[in-house]
Amino acid sequence: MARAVPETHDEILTAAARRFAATGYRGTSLQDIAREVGCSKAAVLYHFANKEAILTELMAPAIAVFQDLGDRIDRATDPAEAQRVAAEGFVDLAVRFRREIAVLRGELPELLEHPAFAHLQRISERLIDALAGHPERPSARIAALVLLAGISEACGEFLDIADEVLRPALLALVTRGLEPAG
Amino acid sequence: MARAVPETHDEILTAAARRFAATGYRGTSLQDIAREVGCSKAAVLYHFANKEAILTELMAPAIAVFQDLGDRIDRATDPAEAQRVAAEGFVDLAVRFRREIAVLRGELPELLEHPAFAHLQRISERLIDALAGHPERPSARIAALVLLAGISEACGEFLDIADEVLRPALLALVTRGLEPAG
DNA sequence: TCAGCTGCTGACCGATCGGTCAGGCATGCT
DNA sequence: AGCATGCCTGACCGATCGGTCAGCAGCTGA
Repeated sequence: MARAVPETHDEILTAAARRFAATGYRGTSLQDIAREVGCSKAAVLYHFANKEAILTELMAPAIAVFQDLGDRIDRATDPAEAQRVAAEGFVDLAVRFRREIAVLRGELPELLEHPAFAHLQRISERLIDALAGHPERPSARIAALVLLAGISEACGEFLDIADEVLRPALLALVTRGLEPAG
Repeated sequence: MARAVPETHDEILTAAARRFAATGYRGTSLQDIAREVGCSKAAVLYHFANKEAILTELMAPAIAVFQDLGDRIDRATDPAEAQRVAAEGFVDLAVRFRREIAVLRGELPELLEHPAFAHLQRISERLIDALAGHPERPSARIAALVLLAGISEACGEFLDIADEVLRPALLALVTRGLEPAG
């Protein structure tokens, strides 16, 4: 079953993305991925050190953009600008990487506890603070958390909606939903 | 290890609730629950037919209220009233049963596919339509889905917030976020 | 021609999963 | 005393998990 040009690595990656999005990270076995690719489970583990390595490679571009968003929030000069940067940046991220975010569907909290993703925890806390505008006001934090979680959780349902429709709709929702910072 | 008044059944239920909320349904083994109760795994399966039976008994009250909400939405006379009933009813449900909803954290979609919960799928679709107000307008559906998913996902984080604070904050967020029906 | 590397396979490993089963130990009724 | 019943245990089951390993084709450069 050897291939002329071995592109198995990428095939595993895309197959894993499909399976993870459909049944979650934990709900997908290496056997599932191998079956979808049409190779053996051992072949999957030949191309990737372990199951987690597939996930990290899959999420790498989204994570890079997420870290960049965290930096841009830190660079904001006042709370109102930080809120605007956070809202627009997160909506952009969600629209652009909605397939990747769908992968984490509901497993994000426990994956964030994993050492490999621990630094993302701090970034998402800064993101929530910036979105809330008034981090100490409970209602503002509640709105920020609900919108963040809602977009993360729901954007996997919007795979067939065009970016030009999804992006303004999400942005309008977020700006309506958040309490103005200041 | 026999008890004078056997209350093991309820102890299993509350232990399971804690574990499910902490690590999810699939992420919790019968062994975990037994360990927390201080009995054997076989004892857990003496009181409950199987793992799923624990979940269904745990969720029964919340499911009953959810079904009632579906009926009340159906009985609404116009879209605007249906939207109001859906919004207030769902926020009430989320606040009241936030511990139970936290159990389903992220596993709700796949649990809904299970035959035992299949009828809830239809109810949640009616709920989304009612919240959207204009079910055919993409931006309205997006807002409804994000708010629904967000509240479901995030309310587990609000266990230490008083009902009197959480309820108005969520209701305000939903009314701001939804597009008016009509 | 042949050594060596790449890509891959099937068999196997220990751990853990949900679930079953025979039996034991109290307790209460007859 | 004898027996049934309720509650629970430890041993065990087959399935599945992530991961390892020896070895086998096929290509490549010396």
